[in-house]
Amino acid sequence: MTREPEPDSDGGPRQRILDAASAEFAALGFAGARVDAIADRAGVNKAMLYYHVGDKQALYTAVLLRNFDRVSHGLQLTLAGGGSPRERLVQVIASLSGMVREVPDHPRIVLREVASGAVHLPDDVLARMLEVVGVVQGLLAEGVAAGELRRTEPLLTHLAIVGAVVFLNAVAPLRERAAALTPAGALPAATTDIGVFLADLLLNGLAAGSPTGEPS
Amino acid sequence: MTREPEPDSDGGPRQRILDAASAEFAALGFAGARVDAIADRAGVNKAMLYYHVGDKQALYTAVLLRNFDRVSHGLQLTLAGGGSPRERLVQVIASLSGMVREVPDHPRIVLREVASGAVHLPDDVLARMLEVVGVVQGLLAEGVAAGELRRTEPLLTHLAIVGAVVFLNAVAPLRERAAALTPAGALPAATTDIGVFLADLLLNGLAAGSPTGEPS
DNA sequence: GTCTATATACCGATAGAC
DNA sequence: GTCTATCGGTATATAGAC
Repeated sequence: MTREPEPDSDGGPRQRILDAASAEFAALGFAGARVDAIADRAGVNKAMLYYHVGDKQALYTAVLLRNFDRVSHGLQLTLAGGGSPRERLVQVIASLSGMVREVPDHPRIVLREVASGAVHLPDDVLARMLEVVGVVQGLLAEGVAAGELRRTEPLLTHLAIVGAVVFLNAVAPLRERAAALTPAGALPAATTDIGVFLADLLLNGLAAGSPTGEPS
Repeated sequence: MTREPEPDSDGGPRQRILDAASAEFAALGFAGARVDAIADRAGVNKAMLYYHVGDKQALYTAVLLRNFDRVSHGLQLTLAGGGSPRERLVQVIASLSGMVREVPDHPRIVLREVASGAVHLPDDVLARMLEVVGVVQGLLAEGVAAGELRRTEPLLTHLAIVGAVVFLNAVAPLRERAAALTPAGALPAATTDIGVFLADLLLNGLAAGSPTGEPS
């Protein structure tokens, strides 16, 4: 497309463009995003945007790849940590939620991508995402072999984890609007950390009498 | 907006328009949907579409409301059924997944709505959705009182359930594309019913030694 | 109620000067 | 590398005849 010398690391114009595009795509989706608005947000001319990144699709792909890499990198670090498979799974869920929260555009873009059937997701980017699926499934299998985890359908399990993490983090801003529409107190505070909550829910389930029991 | 005499029940032009709009909005989102394409799909003239339903926003709201009511209606029936709170919760999760599957546009539109911060969701529609939240939270509280369910943060629990159901059903078509990109066998079949799988996962968790044990 | 034709505006992308 | 001006295409919405 254009040139790829920059490793997407400095604070140059390309980075500012990608930052602006990420926010715009997350808020409005691919069709709703306006190239003019992205250029304005980034403080560059529209022609410069095309020069540095390429057309709208190239812009979108670059954003998706950069956001995913940020989340993925943090996840790899967590997976490399020690502990039993079960402890590592808890860590993965909790820190995945944290990573997604640090890149708040990512869950929103992923949600739209799923909704559209990933029509704007190039094959090579999808393939890269599937590598992570494999790694998590390895962890799951390890836990089953160690007798720490129940044997479940691995792909559905992985998708349920990702879906819950992405959805819960993306829906967070909406909870405030919902609170304003609800009689006071009907929707409780929900101050719990999403990652910690989800790790507990997915590991121990809702049924009473779980193996670990509740913390408090 | 226009007239509201029809109860959205017959197979008249308004119904055909809403069907076409639902598919279009699910596939392309609000910004990506084309009014011309919706009119073509419905087999009516564009001017007729504006005459019968109203502008794009009215069209979107009508679709969202109709799809939600279909899912909600099935959910109410399930909730009215007998059984212990825990059994009813299992039923709710499983049949919610079934309902969502019967109205496949709905989870996709919901995902986009969450991603956008619900900018196209009118307050009254949101309020109607929150009623369901209250009902499910009542069931959760009942289960806790009966000692069948662990005490968890109710809103986050409800959102995790909805998120997992919606995400897993919406991502189903994408699994086929993923399978094509993966070395054969790496991504197993996943023939399990999504609703049954999720009910089991959310109730019993991933940790081994759960109270009920695995079926097989 | 139905349809054609069109107003009006906007958006993605590029040409071309500097 | 940077910017202005603009082309060509397309979108929503409506006017107005029948």
